Amino acid sequence: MMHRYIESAFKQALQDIGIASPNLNFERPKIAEHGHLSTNIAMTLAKELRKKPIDIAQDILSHLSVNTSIIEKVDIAGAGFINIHLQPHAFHLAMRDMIASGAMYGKSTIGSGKTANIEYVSANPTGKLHLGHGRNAAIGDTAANLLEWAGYKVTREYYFNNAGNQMNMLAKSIFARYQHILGNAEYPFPEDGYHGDYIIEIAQQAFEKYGNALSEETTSSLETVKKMGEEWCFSSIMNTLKNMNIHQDSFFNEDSLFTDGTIQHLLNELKEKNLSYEKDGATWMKFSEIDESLTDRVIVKSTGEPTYRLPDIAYHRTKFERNYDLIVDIFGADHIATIPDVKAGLKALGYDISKLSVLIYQFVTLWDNGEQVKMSKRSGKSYTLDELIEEVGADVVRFFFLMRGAQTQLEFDLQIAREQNDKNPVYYLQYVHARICSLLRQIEEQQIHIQESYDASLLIHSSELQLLFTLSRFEEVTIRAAQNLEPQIISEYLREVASAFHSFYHDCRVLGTESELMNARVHLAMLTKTVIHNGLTILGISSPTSM
RNA sequence: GCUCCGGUAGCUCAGUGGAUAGAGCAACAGCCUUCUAAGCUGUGGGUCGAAGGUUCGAUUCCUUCCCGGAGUACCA
Repeated sequence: MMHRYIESAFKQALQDIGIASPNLNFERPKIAEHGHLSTNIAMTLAKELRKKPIDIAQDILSHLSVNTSIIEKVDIAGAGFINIHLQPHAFHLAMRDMIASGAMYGKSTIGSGKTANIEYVSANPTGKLHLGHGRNAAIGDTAANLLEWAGYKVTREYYFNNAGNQMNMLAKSIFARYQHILGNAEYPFPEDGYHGDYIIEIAQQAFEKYGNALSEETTSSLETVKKMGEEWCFSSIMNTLKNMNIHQDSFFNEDSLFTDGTIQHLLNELKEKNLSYEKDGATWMKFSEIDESLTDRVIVKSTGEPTYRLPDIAYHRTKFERNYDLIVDIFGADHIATIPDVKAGLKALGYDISKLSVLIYQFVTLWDNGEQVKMSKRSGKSYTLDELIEEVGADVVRFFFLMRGAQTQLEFDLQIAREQNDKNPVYYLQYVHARICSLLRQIEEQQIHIQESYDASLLIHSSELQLLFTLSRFEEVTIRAAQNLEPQIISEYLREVASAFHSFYHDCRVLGTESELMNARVHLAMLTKTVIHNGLTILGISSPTSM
């Protein structure tokens, strides 16, 4: 937001010294003495111009005509940095622009007119969601929010498979528990079956609904319990997602790819294009020919069943056929191996795979009282996402999943998450919102009249200027977060906003000061409220009006 | 073995090829007759896993190695 006041001046100066299309970037110096903005343009031009960076910087400055009401001074430092010190007036202008954006402040247009499909969660209906799904859901939903804020029209998609081996195992597991309920204690539980208590619950429901009518092990009775299992699991999953403030708008059933002939069509096409071959009774895909770092893989087993790669390619193909400008997958680290194969397949079919962006997140480990909480799917002892939300609340769960980069392993510390105090970082952000709401309530109670117009030039305290400066970065932060699909950029930024606000609120009284100054400070507080609220909304976290 | 992701303060983690590497927590010292102290201010704390290389400049890019994790099926 600050750039716009100075960018054109620099471009003009560069043009004057013969640089037509410079790669001009402004950074935020870490040290206050280095100004508010800085550029390394002189250093990047050094090679091209074959001159010393400091001389180039000097050249630029001598051609730079600065608006002294906005720029206090420009100086050269270090190896050739050009540091720009802004006048308070620049912040006041920025404040006007930010407030003019209203509730929309932070939205951008980089994705305007474009569509995006983002697939996340995509858990099969074989059980409850666990912590890994939680991280997937939080990242996916927030990435979708980021794209919407950047102007994209976003489809939130959930891909699931209600056929195949895993579902058969679910059916067998329920059926075994059902047999046990019927008193047939010797009925063997499948070796790789699902051990969770929910299986017993579903079996109990089957017993209540059908009595002993399913006692004979037939395809039909297995189908019946499978259907019950699917419905039970989906209902549980949807409920958990709802608790996390997540709604998806497209549910894609893998099985439909088989029933509507998409898979067969793809197989025929791969054969025609000479991308597949038969060996040992199976159908193989020539991945090694598309990309020599890959190896050929079976796509249809000798039993006639496809492997997961085939529907994965077919499914992603539908996303390309649905003409999205951007396609995003959120995958756990355990799925990492399939991505190169899917990409290679799509590339060979002629699609532009640069549209496909795959976000990989690493695993979550749960800690409590300094000890790791072991999660085992086999024993069914895994800590479910529901239990976590129940224990610490959806806001804390979402924030904890988002406050770290996706590519790092996440340590979820239950002890900290449980604490309703300053140790819990999410409250630090929410407290800003609650404090401002409280301030506004008091203004109303005391019947203080706040004017719509305000004199921003009264805001000259260093805490006020620091807060304005931080707020002015919001739009560029949402853009960077959307471009990189990194929610954690938002959570880091909001912590900076919170810190700047709390300092301001500590240093500068609002109520009881001279009325023009109070008026300006109230507008600054309201602007902060907008930024915090918008940021928390992107993260899918509530903005409490009191705490 | 091979592929991918990590390794930064006591702990958990930020860090866009830039300047003196940051934050939170923990530790220590202060700040409430006034807008929520779930807050503010200050102090201490570093071989950025190791070694080479590229660069005017490397925590960041490249190579090799070490440690932790994940994946390497006619499982998904």
